[in-house]
Amino acid sequence: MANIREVAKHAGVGVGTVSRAINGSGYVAEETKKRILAIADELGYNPNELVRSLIHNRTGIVGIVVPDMENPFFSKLLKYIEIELYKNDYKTLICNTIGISNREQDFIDMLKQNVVDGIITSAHSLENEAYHGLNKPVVALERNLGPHIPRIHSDHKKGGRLAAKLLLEAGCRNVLQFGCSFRTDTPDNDRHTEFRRVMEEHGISVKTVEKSWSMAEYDYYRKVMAQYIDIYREVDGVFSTDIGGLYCLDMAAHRGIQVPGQLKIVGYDAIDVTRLFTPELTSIAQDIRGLARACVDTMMNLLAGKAVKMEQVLDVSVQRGETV
Amino acid sequence: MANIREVAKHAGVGVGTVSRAINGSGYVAEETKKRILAIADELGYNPNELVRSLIHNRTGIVGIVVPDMENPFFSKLLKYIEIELYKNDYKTLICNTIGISNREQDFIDMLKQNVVDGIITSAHSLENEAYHGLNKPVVALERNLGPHIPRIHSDHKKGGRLAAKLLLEAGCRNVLQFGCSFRTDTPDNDRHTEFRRVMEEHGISVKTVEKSWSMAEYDYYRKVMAQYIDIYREVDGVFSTDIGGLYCLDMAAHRGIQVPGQLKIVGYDAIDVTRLFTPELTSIAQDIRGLARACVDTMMNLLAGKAVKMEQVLDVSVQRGETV
DNA sequence: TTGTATGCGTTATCAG
DNA sequence: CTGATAACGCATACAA
Repeated sequence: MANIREVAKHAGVGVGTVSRAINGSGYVAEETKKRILAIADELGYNPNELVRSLIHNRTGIVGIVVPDMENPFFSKLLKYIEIELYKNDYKTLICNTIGISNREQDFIDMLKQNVVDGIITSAHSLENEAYHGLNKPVVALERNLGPHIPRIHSDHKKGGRLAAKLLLEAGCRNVLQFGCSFRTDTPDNDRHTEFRRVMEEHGISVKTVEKSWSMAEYDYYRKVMAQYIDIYREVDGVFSTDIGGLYCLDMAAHRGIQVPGQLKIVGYDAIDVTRLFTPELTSIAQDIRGLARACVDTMMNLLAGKAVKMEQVLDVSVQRGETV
Repeated sequence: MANIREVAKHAGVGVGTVSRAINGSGYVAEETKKRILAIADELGYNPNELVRSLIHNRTGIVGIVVPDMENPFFSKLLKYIEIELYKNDYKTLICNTIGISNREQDFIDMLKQNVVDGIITSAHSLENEAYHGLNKPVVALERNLGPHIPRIHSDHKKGGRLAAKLLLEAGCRNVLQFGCSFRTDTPDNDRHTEFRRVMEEHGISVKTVEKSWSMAEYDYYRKVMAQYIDIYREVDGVFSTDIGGLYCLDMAAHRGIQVPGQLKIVGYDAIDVTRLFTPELTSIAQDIRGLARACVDTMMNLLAGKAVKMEQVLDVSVQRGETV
């Protein structure tokens, strides 16, 4: 690997001239420039980006922390964040926190050690304190990291309200809702409190169950879903993540329960595959591209030292399906 | 941000001593070590990893290139590659090539410029020549980059054979297969040639259609699928990617075509969600975790300068479903 | 056991 | 327009 000094030697000039020729910065005679570029090409010279990063104190890498990128919601989010970062000339370093305890702390350390210029995080494995004092760009996605860190999330309160409205108008009297990790105080839990509030306001009883949904542990969750439906026999409406909703749909199909006739289902996230089911799953859609864009825009502003909004709330909408 | 010099000054020692104390390398009195560590902590000192990377010529980052990480197959692959890399103390930089022409070249450049230590690539956007001469670790996943670059892929020939066998034994006489991008010479296309070979060996006619399947462009693909089934009315068996198979299942449901009674479907990849459909999709499963492990193991060996197998073929298997 | 000097590959500054 | 040289922050060999 040839370095700048060798190019300079071969071209019979100083390293400074080579640097300017390569970067197109500062003065350099057209003649010499051409010669330098030719020699650099001939020698297969490639500037060491590591050094540039060191000098400019910027690697051009942003770290993204997600709980599980296999989850369709996060894989889509990741995709669009990567695209947006690329548009801004930044690269994307990823981190899956699920199952491994201090991955998130590792990423924070990388921020301190100048490996990444900033972090966008949507994981919940660490206490907020880990982010304190850290005077570097951090964006919280669907998470609250304290007053000094900008947060971006969907309007889950509206999401819960929309779901409640759908089931109310469909005439449900006994509903069951599945939620994930109520312990952590995250924006997306708002949908469940709001859902319950609206339902109870109309005199409808709501059973709430905490359950995480993964597609992979198929047999386990299938059994779990069947059990809940056995326990709450009178249930005529379900509100859950899409995956939970799909498990529910599956269970109904196997038991001959009519959907939406006897049982109505509203999912959350409106992941693409929900539209391939028959009946199509009715679901509350988040604006994933909008979230990605907001995260990256905010990160860019932080990196540029500009002021940013401390909270951005994105709209949600109903994906009309056939399960309500 | 305090640097090593400041720590040295505050501790009243030389920078070398601080370095040894922090890294636990070389001699340093227990007494001074304790003092240095305390002061480093107090000053919030963090070694600049960029400099270490520069000195050791190793960033500890591996780049992964995939066509579309929103595709469940790739999102799962990405997840397990990230986990395996983490176990080996490496970080994961990602790159989505779909829709953007020179993303892949960008990554190759990053390899030349010492941003990443190696690349695992499963994209098909560039000619093999781009990887020639490049004397750095590259692993080709489901792709052939020439004789000097190790390649890892599933046994797609067996995959095609298994699919053919399923449809043959189910009594299909007119089958349709959907494939992706036959232009590029990639291992996964073997399944279609082998499928056709086996079917024709048994006197069954095979229609082959080239179509890329994405979940997102729902309405478009739904229409396309309906058109093909209209054109090939006599079709009683379909072999496709899972997504294509699910579109087909959806179409059948809407037209009242019995599956597997009138139409049999075999998918490919056995993505998790296929099990949530009723009927469950019969599909050929790849060993995604095995692929991830093989890629990372091979990458680690390349990075360590060890010899590696130039070709690794992983087994595939039938995921029994209800569509055949 | 410790401190100093040199090098890693660039960019930026400043005389020339 | 060009070339030396100081930084960037750390690790390491070597001298003390």
